[in-house]
Amino acid sequence: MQLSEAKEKYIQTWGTFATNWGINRTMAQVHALLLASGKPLSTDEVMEQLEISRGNANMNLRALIDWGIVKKEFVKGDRKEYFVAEKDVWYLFKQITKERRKREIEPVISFLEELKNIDDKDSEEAQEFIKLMNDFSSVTGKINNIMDLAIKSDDHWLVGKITNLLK
Amino acid sequence: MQLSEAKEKYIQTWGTFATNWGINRTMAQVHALLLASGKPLSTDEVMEQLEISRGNANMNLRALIDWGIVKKEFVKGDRKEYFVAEKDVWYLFKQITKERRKREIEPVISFLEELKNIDDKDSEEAQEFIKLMNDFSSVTGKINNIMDLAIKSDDHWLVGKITNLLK
DNA sequence: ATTAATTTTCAAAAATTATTGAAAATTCAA
DNA sequence: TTGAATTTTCAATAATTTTTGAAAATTAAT
Repeated sequence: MQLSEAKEKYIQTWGTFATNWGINRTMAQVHALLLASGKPLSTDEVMEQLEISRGNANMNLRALIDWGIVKKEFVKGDRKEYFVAEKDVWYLFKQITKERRKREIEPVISFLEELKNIDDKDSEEAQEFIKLMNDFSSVTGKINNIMDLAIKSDDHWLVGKITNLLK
Repeated sequence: MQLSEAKEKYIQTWGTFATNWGINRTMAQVHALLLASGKPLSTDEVMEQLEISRGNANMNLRALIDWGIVKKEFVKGDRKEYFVAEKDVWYLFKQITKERRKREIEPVISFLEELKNIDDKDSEEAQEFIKLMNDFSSVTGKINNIMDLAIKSDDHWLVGKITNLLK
């Protein structure tokens, strides 16, 4: 396989993969393109290489910056903005986990807490429902802890430890 | 808040939450309904309570069974099929993790491996790309291990171990 | 200040994904 | 078997999400 072909496939497949996880296909492709290029790209280069419109390129580049996994970079003598992707894959995983937790998981946890405030807490049916909410809170809280550990751990500390547990 | 209101909100919110993660909204709602009901429901009851069509109810119930988190149950003297959701929330998490790993993560790992077969492996550019793929493989593999541990661990073994690591 | 380059916005259009509903297939009791 | 009850399928339709592209806003050089 040619390198160019491999890069192309990587970008396409990564985009498809992302949609399984509720992430916009183009956003993932822009990110993959920046990673595979290994150098800063301008909006025009992103547009050209992925064959997408200016608006689309702009929106997704902003979104990636908002997620904290892409940064602006200035090229001297050029007025255009250039973009680079964070290359540390473990950092990428941590950053995405952190953002998704903050944006999507934490609101659900607090919402589930609210749902426990039911009028007649004593009926058997209410008790069962409250138990269900508690079970969710408990498991979600534990998952949250694991994610927190992964995020806060420097380098690959946690993964190393866990890998050791397997032996 | 009334119990019925709490249940209603739970079902709606869970559906919205699911769409963030690439899971069909109705599928999540059907599941939440079964959990909140605490008793087996027939297709007709699901249709009625969620105000969805027969086809939709049927497809999503099948999908839930396919994911291993809902089971058929027979009610004596009734020819209809009834459905119950697994109530152990930790088991639910394990089962969903297991399925997603099998369906979505493992294919990506093997795809990344393939991409390393580039013609001129020695060029600097190719080296960089191969390194990127290796980094992905490494991190994805480690995530996979963590998930594997979570799945295989009985009860909350993993969580206990990890909590201990913190001390 | 003027203006050309660049970025951002957002309503309309396109693409994708989910849902319906009725026909076909299946199941099971008599 | 027959046929009524139930489940499944899937083409058509609806809902949702993404993308476009051109106008508006911003930026920076002259």
